[in-house]
Amino acid sequence: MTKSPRPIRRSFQPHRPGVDYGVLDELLGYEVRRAQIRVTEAFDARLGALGVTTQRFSALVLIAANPGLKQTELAAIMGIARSGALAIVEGLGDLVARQPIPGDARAQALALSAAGQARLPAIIAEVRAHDREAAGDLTADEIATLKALLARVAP
Amino acid sequence: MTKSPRPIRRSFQPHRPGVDYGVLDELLGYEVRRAQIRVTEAFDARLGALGVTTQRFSALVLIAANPGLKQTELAAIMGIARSGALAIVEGLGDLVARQPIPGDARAQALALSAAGQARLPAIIAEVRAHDREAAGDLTADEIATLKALLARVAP
DNA sequence: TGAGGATTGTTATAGTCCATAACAATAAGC
DNA sequence: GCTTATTGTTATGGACTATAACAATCCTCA
Repeated sequence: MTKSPRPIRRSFQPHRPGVDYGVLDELLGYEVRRAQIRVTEAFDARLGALGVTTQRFSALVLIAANPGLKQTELAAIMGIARSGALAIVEGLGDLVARQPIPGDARAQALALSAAGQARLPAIIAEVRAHDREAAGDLTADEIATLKALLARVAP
Repeated sequence: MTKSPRPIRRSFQPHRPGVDYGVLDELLGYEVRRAQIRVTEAFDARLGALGVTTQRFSALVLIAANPGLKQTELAAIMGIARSGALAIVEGLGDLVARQPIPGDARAQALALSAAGQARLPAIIAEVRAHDREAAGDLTADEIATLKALLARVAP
């Protein structure tokens, strides 16, 4: 959690009065994109001060849930290049520890450090709070429906 | 449509067997993000060869639907800086024409050029085809539900 | 009317994110 | 044992977007 994340976009307004959005308003992909921007903005607004970005959070949770993960595996799971995984892990600072793997001097096992284990619950709580707020006034059923439908998009 | 767009991410797999995604699987925001990545990948795969990116397409449609738009207004609508709007408009090459506005020598009116008007229908058709494919096996009702729910996310 | 401030397009600069390519060290296959 | 593959790492570059500054132009209003 060392380097500073990207600046927060604040100006995105989905619908500006008097503007004709043409075919954009009919596209599912555009609606997904708009929602994603709003959610990410809210995430950054709430967690940016902690130095937590969506990518860092994903890496942190994946490392916590899969101790012993190698950097290359983390990259594959997150769909990024190995060099990118390195940067993210380094960005997590002392929350993550790298330990040698017996029998393979090349690789290192990623795991949460003591500091990481101590801080993760609070970070998860904050992300959960963000996610609840991002769900707005949707009911639990509507959230479940939305997630199920999203999972079927662009399969 | 001059410069080349960003490279296409192909490796993102939402769920890798044997991997524990921890709390990520419970978060609406993560599901939105995954869907958006998949949709954008599909968009780039189909329209990248034409030099069309999501941002360029948005700008193109907005200019077509709102002739006389100024660059600053386009930037405001798209939620980006003026310098970014300039880059996007330049990226559209000869599809967009800038004409002087009578009574304001500073600003320029954006509008589709003849080439832009000629090419836009085919581009829109391709984007519509992409969007239909991105909707996967969702029914028309399900798509409508999904769009309505997405619009209520992170209000 | 005229001076100060706001707006427009543009350029310069920088930062973030992500990719590819190369490298040495190490492991694995035949 | 020799070739090939893998791992972490570094270097480099591109795409995108932001801020800051600038000249030209427009607007406000005393």
